[in-house]
Amino acid sequence: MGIPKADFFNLAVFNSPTMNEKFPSSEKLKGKILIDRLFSEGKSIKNFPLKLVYTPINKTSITTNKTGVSVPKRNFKKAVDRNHLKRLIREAFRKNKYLVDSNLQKKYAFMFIYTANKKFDYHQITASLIHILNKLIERESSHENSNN
RNA sequence: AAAGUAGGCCGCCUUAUCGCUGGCUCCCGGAUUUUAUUCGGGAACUGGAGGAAAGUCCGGACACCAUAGGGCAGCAUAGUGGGUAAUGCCCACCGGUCGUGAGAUCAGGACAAGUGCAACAGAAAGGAUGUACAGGUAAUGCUGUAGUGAAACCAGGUAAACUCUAUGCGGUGCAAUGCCAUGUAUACCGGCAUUUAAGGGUAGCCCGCCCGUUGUCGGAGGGUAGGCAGCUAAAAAUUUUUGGUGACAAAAAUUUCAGAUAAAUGAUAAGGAAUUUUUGAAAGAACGGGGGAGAAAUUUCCUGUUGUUUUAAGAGGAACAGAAUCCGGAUUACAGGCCUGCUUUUUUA
Repeated sequence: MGIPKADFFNLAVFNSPTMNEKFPSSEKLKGKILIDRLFSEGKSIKNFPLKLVYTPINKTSITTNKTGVSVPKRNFKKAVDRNHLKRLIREAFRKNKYLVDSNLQKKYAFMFIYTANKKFDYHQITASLIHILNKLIERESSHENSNN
């Protein structure tokens, strides 16, 4: 029975201000202008089955990262499958977004795209997502330092 | 008991942790000098996908459009009666067809008018024209029989053939529509006056209808990207009673049950249950083989096969599928399970 242990661990997480696992609507990527800009000038990182498109937000009014998720309709015809995969990706990002929050100063717009055409489970998606985030941090932190 | 037939119901659960979203209460911070309002954040409590939410096939509610008028055309429906907000839906009855039966199924109005169609066979399929035999007449397909065919000179069949009859149908859809903020500057809208003509508009066509030029007064429009309302308390749900063969209706009591918008209702871990399957053990049953006892009936021991029950362990372990203005239906998809009525066959009494 690992329940009491997990209980203790999660309580600690909950009290720590750096390990925020919430994903409120202010951190969701919305609005046509920003999304169009993201796709026209964003850079991308691929790691099967995910692809991340990102771009820095150079606007002082936005104080959080903006994150969206997409599963193309041509790969998954049924709405149930698309919804489920989007939930899995969102969940994986929610659990691991501390990597971005604690390592990057600038605010970014992210879009995760599911590029495979068959389903993977939560653990595989998480692994892929963490890999992508580490790559992103590696790339962007050097950028930020040289610019400053 | 088996096979079948009709209908109804359910369509995973529990715990822990982390999240999303609506409501409500409270707390903290900012703005408006204060009350109060508003913005941001947090906490507690409490709602949060389906029987088909699906495809978008019918019928409505609701909203806007003035060509919402008429005629023609077009489309849909088609026994009789009833139910309903309404229907192409549902119910009852009648009739045809299929089935031993329970039941299933039906584009089930009209050949009256006009037009068309009818394979093969047959001399001939609607214009007429025959053959053989018999009868009859002044004479003749004038009469009968034979022969082909579903139908043969009298006519008939066919409308999932045009057609006719009856009934119904304006169009576009919540991206409707209204408001707010932003913001451009006469390209828009409305009223009044003036002008009376070229031209333009259209839901297939025609009739008809609408617009138009200039001035003036009034209003903020269009486009772009947002927000709020519309937006979920209703042809509502549950239970009971009454009426009705039934669809359904009425009454009473109780309840409030999703409202997201790059789109919430989830993720992880552990466990449980339905059901399937494999292996082992035990019990008793049927059938077979061998040995012993006995004159025999029979009995006992060992063993093989089959299926049943109990138990232990393992594997596997949920289908179809995600609200988007809202209802009523039908359609299609669906693992597994439960219940009820009836029919046929067999067995027992």
